[in-house]
Amino acid sequence: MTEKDDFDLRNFMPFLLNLAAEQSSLGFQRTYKNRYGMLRTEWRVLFHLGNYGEMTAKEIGERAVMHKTKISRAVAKLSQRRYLTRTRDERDRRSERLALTPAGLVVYRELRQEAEAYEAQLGKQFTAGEVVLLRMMLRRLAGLD
Amino acid sequence: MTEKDDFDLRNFMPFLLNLAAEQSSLGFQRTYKNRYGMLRTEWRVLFHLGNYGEMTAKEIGERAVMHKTKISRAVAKLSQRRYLTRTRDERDRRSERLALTPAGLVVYRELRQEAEAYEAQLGKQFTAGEVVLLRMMLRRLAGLD
DNA sequence: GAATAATAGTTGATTTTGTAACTAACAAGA
DNA sequence: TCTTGTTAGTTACAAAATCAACTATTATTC
Repeated sequence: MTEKDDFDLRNFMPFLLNLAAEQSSLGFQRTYKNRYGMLRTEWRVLFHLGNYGEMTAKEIGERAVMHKTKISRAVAKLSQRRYLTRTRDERDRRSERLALTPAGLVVYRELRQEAEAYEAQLGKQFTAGEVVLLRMMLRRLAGLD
Repeated sequence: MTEKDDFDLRNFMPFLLNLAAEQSSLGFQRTYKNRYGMLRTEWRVLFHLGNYGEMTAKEIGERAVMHKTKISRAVAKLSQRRYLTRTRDERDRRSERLALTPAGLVVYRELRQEAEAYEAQLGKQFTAGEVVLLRMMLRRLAGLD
């Protein structure tokens, strides 16, 4: 140790959070990446449309806390793969209503099932109360509530 | 809702973790990025050397859970800025022992102080017991213990 | 002690992200 | 209506992360 030390990097919250986030993403990533060649941004978009129904890119951005350029590119890819359709909103022709195709819906259902299983598996390491508390703290740290 | 739904993306652990990690990194990033023009990879390397003393790139990689190419580039930058020195290890000439220069140490101390303050600020949102539990859970999720 | 494998670290090519500038459409006020 | 401002989304360029191939050195095995 160079310094007398009560401070350990491995307890530094941003570091720990990043590491935990990375690790926990890794397991699930195998599913959408290896199985469907998708990026994280893409499955998030897919997921939003599957989970909450038709919406615009902007709405997705707000809900998923993603920058609009990420969304724009993810939408382009998903549309290319015929997982979603884009239809100009006639009431505001700047924006488009995005909706999953039947093919997109199939993939969504599959991924969602995987996600639920993965979530359950992660949760098994802790008590139900701990998980609730963890979620609450993460939501606060994420600035969600 | 397209599906009947007990599952909400905003409660999905990998999503929440990523968001919380991003947000919590952002605040601290201002310090090392704006003040010293450093990248996250760079400050992590600097931090390890300041916190745990002289070591090799490989050891940093293991402790910080960072890929060797990231470290290689971070070390190059830090060395360029004269924040650290590299001396070939004569017992194994493949590796180098990395150590902070006095200038590097100054920056480390400054950043470390900022880090502690930032950590304290984050912690204020929760009780001491909650923070302890959160750390424990994150360490587990990160695969650290 | 060659030959082969493994390791520390670097480099280059590719992919992905981030930033800023842009287009097209709408909104509001004079 | 004309100007000015705002918003949805895209695109181009720069920064960064990822992946694979490479050099130099050490370890292993026959």
